[in-house]
Amino acid sequence: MEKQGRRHHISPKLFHHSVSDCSFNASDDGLVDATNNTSSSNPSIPIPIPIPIPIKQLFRQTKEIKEMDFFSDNNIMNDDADDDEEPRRQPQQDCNNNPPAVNTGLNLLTLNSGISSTSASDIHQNSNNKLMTSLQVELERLHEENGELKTMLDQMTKSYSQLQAQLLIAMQKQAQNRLREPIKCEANGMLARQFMDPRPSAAASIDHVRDPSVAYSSGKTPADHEAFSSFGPSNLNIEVMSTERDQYQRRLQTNINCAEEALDRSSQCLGSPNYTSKSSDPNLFDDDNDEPKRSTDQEQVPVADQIPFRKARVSVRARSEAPMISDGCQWRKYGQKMAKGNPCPRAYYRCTMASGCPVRKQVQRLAEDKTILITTYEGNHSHPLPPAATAMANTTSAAAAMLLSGSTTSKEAHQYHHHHLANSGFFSNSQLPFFASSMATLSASAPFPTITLDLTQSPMQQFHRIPPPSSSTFPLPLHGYHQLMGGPGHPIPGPTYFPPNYKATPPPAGVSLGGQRSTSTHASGMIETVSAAIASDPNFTAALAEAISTIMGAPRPHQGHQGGININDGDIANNNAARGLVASTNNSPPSANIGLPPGSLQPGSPQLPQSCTTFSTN
DNA sequence: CGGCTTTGACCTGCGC
DNA sequence: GCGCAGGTCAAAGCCG
Repeated sequence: MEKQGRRHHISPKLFHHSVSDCSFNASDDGLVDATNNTSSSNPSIPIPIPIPIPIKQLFRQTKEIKEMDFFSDNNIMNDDADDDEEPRRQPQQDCNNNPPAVNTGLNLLTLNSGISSTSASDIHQNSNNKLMTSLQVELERLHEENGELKTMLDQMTKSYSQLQAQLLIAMQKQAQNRLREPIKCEANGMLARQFMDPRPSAAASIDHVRDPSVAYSSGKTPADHEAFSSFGPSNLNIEVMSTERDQYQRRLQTNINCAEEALDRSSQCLGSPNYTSKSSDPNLFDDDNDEPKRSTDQEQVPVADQIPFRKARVSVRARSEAPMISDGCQWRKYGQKMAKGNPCPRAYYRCTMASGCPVRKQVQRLAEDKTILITTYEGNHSHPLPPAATAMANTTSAAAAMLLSGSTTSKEAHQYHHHHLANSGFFSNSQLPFFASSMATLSASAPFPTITLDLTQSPMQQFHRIPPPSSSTFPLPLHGYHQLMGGPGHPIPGPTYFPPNYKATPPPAGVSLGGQRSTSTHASGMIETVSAAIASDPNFTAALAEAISTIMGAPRPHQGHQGGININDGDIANNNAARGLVASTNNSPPSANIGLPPGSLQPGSPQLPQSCTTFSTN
């Protein structure tokens, strides 16, 4: 199905060209038949989609098609198996034999008509045969070339996977080393998490699942800071007992894909019941963990389940007169509340595209500017999404991934993040030079880590944008969001921008991220780097980018500046969010489709994993 | 009649 | 312990 769909997606243009060209050049029946033959054979031809077709090649295709129709009969006879290759290769024939090809074409036309009239000369046939032979040779050559390219792609994919695995292992080891210290320091044997977990429930002591969001919101005491800092980046997403870390690491090493799955799954887990403020909603956790993580269950729980359940939110600010931005999903309003300090009510929506879908969103207008609609997404779709919805989902997913990775400064999170996003297709178009993003801010004061994507301001406005003083925010580069919102036709062609004067509002007292991180005595390596950067430099993004660069072991996309704040197009219409679009980043791994589940949906490519379709919540 | 919206009640967490 | 605020539930009403 997909293949055919893809094939139709690609070939119809060619076919269309060929038809029009043929019909235009000659109304000959033979030509039309040849074209039809070509088209009919196309649907059965599998096309290797991942390999982008160069524009030149496309040109050659269209150019060739005229003559491809010419030889369509022969082509069909000679090569039925490679329909997708046909159009590309035939053009080359033309290119190679172009000057004579014109005559050849005429001759062929004559020949075609002559065939019916049985007046074709042997000379023409011989020349045609020669041409066909050369064409076949050329086709074979192109086949081989294509095969080599595929092989290269596969190798790159494998290499990337291997590197990723190695990186994860290395980071895991590093994390393990760091974990020992903090745990040892806790004489009572309690996890650092317990210190920061305000919940009175004893489950907190049992919980092996970190609750960073709680730390974010409630880590106000020095102990909490310390505890939170002990959850340094190296701790990754895994806050497990020391006895379980090895096991986790083993599992991690065993199957690197589990890492991604973990992120995916964790993203689907809106939060453990003992972690979220609300557990009364059965639907919310139906597909996730219905039970709080306990030590007894821990060992049996898959790696994915051990990932901390962190409730992340992605807030999108957009100007819209409509009561709700169209993000491609179906929503059902289940509540409305008057929020304090805002005359506009806050509406609560639940995704109704599938029963049990945990995704919810809140819609509220900004009190200061009622034309601005604030849509806050929460949760992860448990069902396939239409392309339009996937666009927004990918955006929020990317934002959340960035949020989580940034807020936790987790190496794995970064790793997962990059890999995840790459696989999601959100960042998959590595060939695109654009590195678009929107202004994104992270809120540390919110009950849940929230990333805000502000699409209401023009690039220049955002350039000098000042974060809302009421919230603890810092600039966060969000790749691709801009393109999602603006569409492929509105990418930011130039380098990304970083507001020189941009200054993130320091976190409020008691929620000082920098203080938390800097006080960590266990942080080292990247953690220290990031922590120090955070503490000393409000430009967290710069530090984050640096850390990511270090982690990834590869030069991070320059983004045109250090710290890379990308400015989105202020002309982006709110509803454009629903236009599925591909964002790009230089960060995209060579194999953007690594581990891409079949059900995934990518703008312009296969569907993303469901877990990728919306923002992640660990 | 089914689906959706409205709206008051209820639950929970948090601050004082 | 109490009050507040956020979030959710569920009954009632509306609409196509």
